[in-house]
Amino acid sequence: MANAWLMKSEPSEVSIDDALAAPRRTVAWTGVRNYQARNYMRDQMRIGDVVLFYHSSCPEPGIAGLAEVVSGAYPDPTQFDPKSDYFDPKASPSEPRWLLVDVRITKKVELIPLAQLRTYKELAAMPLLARGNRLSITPVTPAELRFIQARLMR
DNA sequence: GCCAACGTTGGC
DNA sequence: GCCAACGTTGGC
Repeated sequence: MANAWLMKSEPSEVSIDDALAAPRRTVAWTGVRNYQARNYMRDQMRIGDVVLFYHSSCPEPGIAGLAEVVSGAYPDPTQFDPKSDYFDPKASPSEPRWLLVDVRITKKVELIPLAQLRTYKELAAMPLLARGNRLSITPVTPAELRFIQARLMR
């Protein structure tokens, strides 16, 4: 049974249209610099898991599409690049600190705004909606995924 | 631009 | 190991 995840991306960095335009509609999910989010990718994500692609830190935050995990976790190359915003001087190729997975877009949808997500009691337990949540990767329960796919996506 | 909430850092 | 200070996230 595949798990499901909500993954935040700032559209000014990688929007769903950027991901759709990428080769094989696949992007490497660079830039995660939070241990809990890293551990989800390392320990719990599997190829085939469903991803809700979420736009954050933008004029219209919300779910922009569906995607799937298409690789296992592997070192995020940006941690080794001194010119990258995501450079981590404490990481080295022999001792990488940060991981990523490859994500392939399966479907772009009409944006489901954050404000709309907040209106459904079925989704009230989503970590995304919790006060003060900042985690960029959060689990989605099967019931939440079904609700979103059946009621909100077209 | 503001600011609440949170994670990380580093002095002790 | 504690915890205050600091930096970041992200909605508004």
